[in-house]
Amino acid sequence: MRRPPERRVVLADVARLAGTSEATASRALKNDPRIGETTRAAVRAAAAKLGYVPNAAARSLRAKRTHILGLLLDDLADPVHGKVAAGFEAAAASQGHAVFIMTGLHDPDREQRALTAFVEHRADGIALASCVIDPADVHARVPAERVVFVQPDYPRLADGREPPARGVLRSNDAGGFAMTVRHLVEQGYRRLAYVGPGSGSSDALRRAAASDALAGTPAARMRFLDSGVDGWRDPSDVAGALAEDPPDAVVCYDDKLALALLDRLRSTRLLVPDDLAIVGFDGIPAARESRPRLTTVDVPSVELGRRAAEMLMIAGRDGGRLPPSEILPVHLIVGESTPRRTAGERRQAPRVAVASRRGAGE
Amino acid sequence: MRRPPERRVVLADVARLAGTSEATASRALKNDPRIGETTRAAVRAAAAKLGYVPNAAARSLRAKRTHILGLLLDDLADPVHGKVAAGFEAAAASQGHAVFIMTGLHDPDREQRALTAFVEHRADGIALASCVIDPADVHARVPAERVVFVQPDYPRLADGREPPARGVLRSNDAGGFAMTVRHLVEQGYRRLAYVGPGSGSSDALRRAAASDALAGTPAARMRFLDSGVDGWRDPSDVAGALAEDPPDAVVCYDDKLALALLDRLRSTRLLVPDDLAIVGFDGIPAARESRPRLTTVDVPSVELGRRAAEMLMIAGRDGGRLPPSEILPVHLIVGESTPRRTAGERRQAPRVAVASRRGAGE
DNA sequence: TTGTATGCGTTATCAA
DNA sequence: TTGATAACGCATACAA
Repeated sequence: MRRPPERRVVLADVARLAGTSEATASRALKNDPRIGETTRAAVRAAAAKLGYVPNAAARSLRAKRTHILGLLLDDLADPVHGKVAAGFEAAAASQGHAVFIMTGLHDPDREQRALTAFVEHRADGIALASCVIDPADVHARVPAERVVFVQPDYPRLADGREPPARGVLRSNDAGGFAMTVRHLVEQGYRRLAYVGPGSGSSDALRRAAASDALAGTPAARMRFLDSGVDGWRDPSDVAGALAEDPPDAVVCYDDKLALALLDRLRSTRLLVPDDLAIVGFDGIPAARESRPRLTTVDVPSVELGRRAAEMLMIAGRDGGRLPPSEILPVHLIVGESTPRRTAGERRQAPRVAVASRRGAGE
Repeated sequence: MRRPPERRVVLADVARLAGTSEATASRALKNDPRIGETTRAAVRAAAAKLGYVPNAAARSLRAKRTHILGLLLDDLADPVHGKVAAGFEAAAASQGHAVFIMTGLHDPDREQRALTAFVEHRADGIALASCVIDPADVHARVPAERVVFVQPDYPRLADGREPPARGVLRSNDAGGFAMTVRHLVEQGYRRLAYVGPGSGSSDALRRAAASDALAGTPAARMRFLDSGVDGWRDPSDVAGALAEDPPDAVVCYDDKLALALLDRLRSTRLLVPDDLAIVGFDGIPAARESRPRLTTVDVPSVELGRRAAEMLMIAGRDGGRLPPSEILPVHLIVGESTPRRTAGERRQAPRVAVASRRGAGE
């Protein structure tokens, strides 16, 4: 087994072995067209023989470009964020860029530290996905041309400003929620409920979108339930509230919550979808395997990541500028959890014996 | 909104404003004990006022330490790998290390390129999780003291060598599979089947472990079915094969496959768990929400990632050495998919009408 | 087509 | 306790 070289071999070593100057060796290795064919071959041979690996730090220091992209996201263990990361990494790697990934975990201080790390390493571009940090705080530390926000709920709805023309990448979450609500209405559901964490700008956006979509249907009503931020871990309370006064259909903040709720509802007298239709959001794989299959909205997470990296790399080229902000389309996936429903179809008597609100089915 | 400084602020600027030399400024900023209190305060004030952010490339170049850790894994979109990444990142960040993440996607060339990137950036340590690259190839390019393999199937079983005393981090997958098989036997199952991709060293290890665990139970039998590498996307063929000649229980390569199979089996006359028990592996969240809840093995993925980063950071301290290799324990999680079974309990007549082998339930 | 010389921003060595 | 100076490894302006 060949060992890695003890003392790191540097360009000077390559140049010496090839019998050229450092400058020539440097040029030869990056295929500068004005280097002779024989010289180039000699340099390449020397580099290969010595196992030369250029030092990125030195290169960056001199060239003022690092070919490093930073990605700050909320949680790598979350499948949706993981897909964003996967798309980002794939796009970056395909163009020879390295990727720093840090997680914010919903903690503004952590996000600030991540930003510091990116700036220290002089990342050519930075993407922030689902971050809680204020965009203004980011722009105070990083030139706007080097940052992309991957954030459907950008900016906070509260301040009413339009998002900037560049540097924002969104999926059409509002449109997606409107689609699910319209779908429910078309399928015959009228008494709807929205269940979400109850806080966070993303929840606010989804809640508003769902609500707005009902504006044209006077007969329809929507009420709102809070699951809490960690509600998807144990939505017993929500399941209980639903069981006490069941709507016709539930619109969930995301698939994670919808699937947990679906599971929890098995402990109540409510049968999905017969008594209660349910829709999720995100299109995670588990939604395709649940029973009943979940009606949901497919969000192009990989694509969001990929596009973010591409935007940053375009802006990173010299003279390059950040492309215009984009909104990527989402797609309704109709599953089995929202069947067509005609008035009065609802079961009058539960098929399943009443179960305790907690614990059954454990 | 404060703008980021136009010309990057460098140490010399800070020193000038603070009225000291660069050397003093440098020392003051890193809390060198021999710098006077007043000087230090002046330097810190100047740095803060100018918004100084040290240049990591310059620092690394000089200090010969980057505080960068590289993580090469198979696929960020996969929840198991995502958890490894999350643990790795959290541990690294907690000690001020930045993390490069690259994905190999089962492609040896890609893995080589990732390795190159890590070496170019002079990562202080490199973790390889579930990679297909030959460890010898890695050690030829990177000193062994800087690499950790996170790989339960290290080394390839075929060559029979013991894994090295340092630099390998494993979960006890073999033990986990033995646990599931023993559990099945204890629950009364005798005719078992293993379903796995049919290739890859990880599959070989799990298959062998499952098989070995049956050695002490002469009455029990195990047969082996191949789902193909992408079998979890559509395990129709496996489901069909199982329906034709059903075993009592199926041991799946992982949860992803088990859940997909569980879903597919709904289109057959086989009822889980009445006709067929099923166990998975990994302990992904969806396994806790499936119907029936999946019996599986919880693998400490986050912990694996965390520990890998810690090992590398320990080895990275000067004079530091890589801690001994470790095997992290796994835990059996008994769900509803493997109920106790007494001989002859099996249903004689299918409750559900025969469905076509494909397509039903779409 | 190639070589020489300089500087990127920081830290470490030595001297004061 | 502080300052001057020399690297670190590479890329480029300029000269040849």
